[in-house]
Amino acid sequence: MNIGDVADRARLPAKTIRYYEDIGLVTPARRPNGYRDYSEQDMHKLAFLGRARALGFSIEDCRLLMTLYEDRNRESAEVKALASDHLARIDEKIAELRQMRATLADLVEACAGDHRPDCPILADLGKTP
Amino acid sequence: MNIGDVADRARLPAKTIRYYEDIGLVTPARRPNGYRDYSEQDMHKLAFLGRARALGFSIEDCRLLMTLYEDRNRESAEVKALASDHLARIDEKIAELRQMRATLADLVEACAGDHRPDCPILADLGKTP
DNA sequence: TATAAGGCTTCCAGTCACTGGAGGGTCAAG
DNA sequence: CTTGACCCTCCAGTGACTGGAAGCCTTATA
Repeated sequence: MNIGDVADRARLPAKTIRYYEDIGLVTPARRPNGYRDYSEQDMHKLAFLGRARALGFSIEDCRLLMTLYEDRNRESAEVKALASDHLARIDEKIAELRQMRATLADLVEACAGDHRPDCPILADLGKTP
Repeated sequence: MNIGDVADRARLPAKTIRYYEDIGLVTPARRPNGYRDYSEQDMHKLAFLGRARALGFSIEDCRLLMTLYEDRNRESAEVKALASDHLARIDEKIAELRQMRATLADLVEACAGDHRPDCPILADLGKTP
């Protein structure tokens, strides 16, 4: 398969797939003309990566997850630990964003949003602590 | 004031404050010895920046917000629009993270996390679509 | 068979908002 | 006069791509 085909099937940009090769995640064979030639297994790896990335795992986490995926002697505890850590980080991120959102929503609410210059948003940002 | 003093008061790393100068956000005076010399107004700007960044505004948004802050003829509508857009982006981000979180939490829940290799997390990531 | 469109290649640079570190000058206290 | 805490500049790296230039290769059509 050419890169365009796997890009369509894995729903990843070709640029990204080349990048994954650069960093050693998926290394396809090459045709005599220099074109990348992806096997079904390569395709499968890319799909795996796409899904792990969509769950927010970092590239390094993905690399580790792929290793575990291919290791028949893995312990599910290791995978679960990785995923739980990631889950905790997502929760932190959500909490942080919700805090931002709450503050910002209050400010937006309080702002008239008309032609006058008075603005509680700027007033808050500029207040001396 | 030296950079260390404003760093403490604005709760921003000195490195970050120098970076803000690089990109033209806050340009302090210089002493004869080359040290930066921050005025109260510089300090105020840095505090403004710190708060805007803490609300998740991008640097370019911050630049615009500072301009508006200093413009006595601004219209609060412009500020409100900027903040509302940002609020919408935060909401999108939260929704995205909650979706991730939900999926991941289900997988973590389903995983025994013991010495055995069977793992629903990896099974899900590796499933053919 | 010529050509044009589209796909493929590499390589370089840019994104965002810092952050780390090397290498060196300055200042206040003891 | 030395020590240690500041301060300076400049360069490079982070994460995960993304855009673009310059140039092959393939395929379809005239």
